[in-house]
Amino acid sequence: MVTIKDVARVAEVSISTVSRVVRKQGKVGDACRAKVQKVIDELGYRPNINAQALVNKKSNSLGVVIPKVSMPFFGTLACGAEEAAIEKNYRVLISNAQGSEQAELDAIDSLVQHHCNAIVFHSQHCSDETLVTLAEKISGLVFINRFIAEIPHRCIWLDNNLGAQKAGSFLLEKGHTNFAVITRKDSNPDSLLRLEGIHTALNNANIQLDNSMIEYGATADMEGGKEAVSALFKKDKKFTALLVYNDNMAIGAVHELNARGIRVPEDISVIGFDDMLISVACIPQLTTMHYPVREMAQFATNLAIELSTNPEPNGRTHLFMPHLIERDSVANFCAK
Amino acid sequence: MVTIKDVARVAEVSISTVSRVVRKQGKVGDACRAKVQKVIDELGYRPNINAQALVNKKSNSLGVVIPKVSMPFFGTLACGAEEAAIEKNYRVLISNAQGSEQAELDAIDSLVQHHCNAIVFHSQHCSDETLVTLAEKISGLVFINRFIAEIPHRCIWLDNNLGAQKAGSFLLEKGHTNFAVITRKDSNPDSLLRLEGIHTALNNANIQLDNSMIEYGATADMEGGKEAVSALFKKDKKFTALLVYNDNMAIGAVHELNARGIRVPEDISVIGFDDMLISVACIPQLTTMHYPVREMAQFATNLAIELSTNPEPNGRTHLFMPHLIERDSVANFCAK
DNA sequence: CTGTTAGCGCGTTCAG
DNA sequence: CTGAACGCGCTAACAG
Repeated sequence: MVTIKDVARVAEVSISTVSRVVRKQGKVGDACRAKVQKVIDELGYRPNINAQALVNKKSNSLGVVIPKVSMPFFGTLACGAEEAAIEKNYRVLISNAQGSEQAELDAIDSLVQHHCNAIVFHSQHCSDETLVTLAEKISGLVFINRFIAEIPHRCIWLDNNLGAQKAGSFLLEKGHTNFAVITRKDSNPDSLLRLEGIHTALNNANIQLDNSMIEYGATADMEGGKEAVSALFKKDKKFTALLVYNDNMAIGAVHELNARGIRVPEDISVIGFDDMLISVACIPQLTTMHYPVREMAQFATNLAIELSTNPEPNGRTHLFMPHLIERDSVANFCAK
Repeated sequence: MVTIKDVARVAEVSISTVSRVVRKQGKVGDACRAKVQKVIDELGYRPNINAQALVNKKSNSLGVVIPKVSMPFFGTLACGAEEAAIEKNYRVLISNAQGSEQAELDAIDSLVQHHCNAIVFHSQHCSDETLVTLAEKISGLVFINRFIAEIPHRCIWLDNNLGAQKAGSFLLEKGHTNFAVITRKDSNPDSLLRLEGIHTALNNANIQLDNSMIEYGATADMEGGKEAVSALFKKDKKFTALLVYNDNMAIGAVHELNARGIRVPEDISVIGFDDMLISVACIPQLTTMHYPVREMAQFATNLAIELSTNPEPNGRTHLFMPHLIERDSVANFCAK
């Protein structure tokens, strides 16, 4: 590995001069600069980032802590972060942390040890208090898909309530009046908010959503969706429109409906949430609420970097809006 | 940030002693060790990784260069790498590099600059020669989903040919005799190998695959699949079994078939390749060849780390086998 | 405009 | 068994 010393020696200048031309700052004579640049190119010199980080006390690297990159939602999140990071000449360090608060904390810890000045964190297991404490210690730490009232300017989140309202309204517009809802059993903030949104939309239309019309899947995946549909039918519930917590569950629901000889959307309309890639694989393709993760991750990245260098706590929060993607799983209600 | 100096001062020992207890090597008196450890815990001291990297000339970080983390295949790859890396106490640096050789080279370059000693590289645009040159310069560089004859021990790849053969044989066993094939237009090594495998399987059964039964999609995604099916029908081709380059295209094909009122698998059986998550979202769920990316990425990671510390060029290559996942898109052939 | 010096945090001799 | 001193590659004062 060729170092700054090597180029200084070959170019017959001091290392500070080399440093100046590398960082393109400070005054260097044109002839001298050209000479040094030439040697740099010839030798293929690249500054050692670790050494730079050491002296600068910052590493120009962004940490991303997510449950699992292999899940498309988080993969997209990571991708958005990477895109924004590259723009700012930052590198991306990915840390999967799943299952426990400790795992998440360890991931953050290791990132801090790397002197990541900016971190985008998607927490699933930390309490608000823990996160607030963390935020105090790490100025470039930002939370995505989460809202914490104490530190709103550190949060990039989605209006889940509004999204669910929009979904409900859409179904209403399509003439539906008999609704069922599928959500996840382990009520996380998102699912609660989405449920609220649905209630709001239906209440506005003077429609009651009986609790018996809400069914829960043990897991927020296809299995959970299937399971919940089965439960609904076991209770012999009738409905023409089904609002589902997310696309995975929605697709599971469509599968189960299909297996029971029920056509989507002719017999029952289904609407999902997230707009993951998978939702176009289903037949019919899923009508769903688009979750702009990529854009949110980009925003979060820029914010984290900004905050890491200039921790001015403006009180503003960063709220994104989901919007409807109309595909083929919702039809107009028509009485038989 | 608390440094080694701080703990040395507080513990009233020298920094070398602290260093010894941190790295758990060298002789330190029990009492002294306990005292130092106590201070470390109290102060929450963590060694500065950048400083360590600087002096050790290695950073214990693994670079992963892939086209795009948001694509499930690569997300899974990254995830496998992360899992293996964490085991070895390595951090993972992700670099998306898509579209051109230059982008890929830049990504590698930046990783080298970070003194990543181990790199897992999924190249799409570099020639074998370029990669061989790179491999010479970087001892911990390993190629995934690629075979290069000159450096077989650096390659972790899949037997695409065999996979396609298995797919063909399976369809044959199911009684099919009329085949069509959909592949990607930009013939990459994978697609060529898979095509070969199909030919082999069919030839073994004394079945000719006319070139007119092979159709190409411009892109290796759902669109490409739809497009290819349309082309096949435009040529008025008859077949009962369809072998598709990958799952995305296969799902596109199923969609197009459906749109034309053709049932899968009753009228036409479809088989994919890769076994991505998406393949279970489709109705019917896709029968496909499983591509063990995650395991391969884990293996690649271990290999890269091993090679980076001990570059002994054993001539062995690292070949993985795909296997059949039987789901619902293939049925027995039955004459009407 | 350019070179010299000091030091970032840590690991590694080498004396003691 | 422990500590002092040096240097990793680089940047940031400070001189000249």
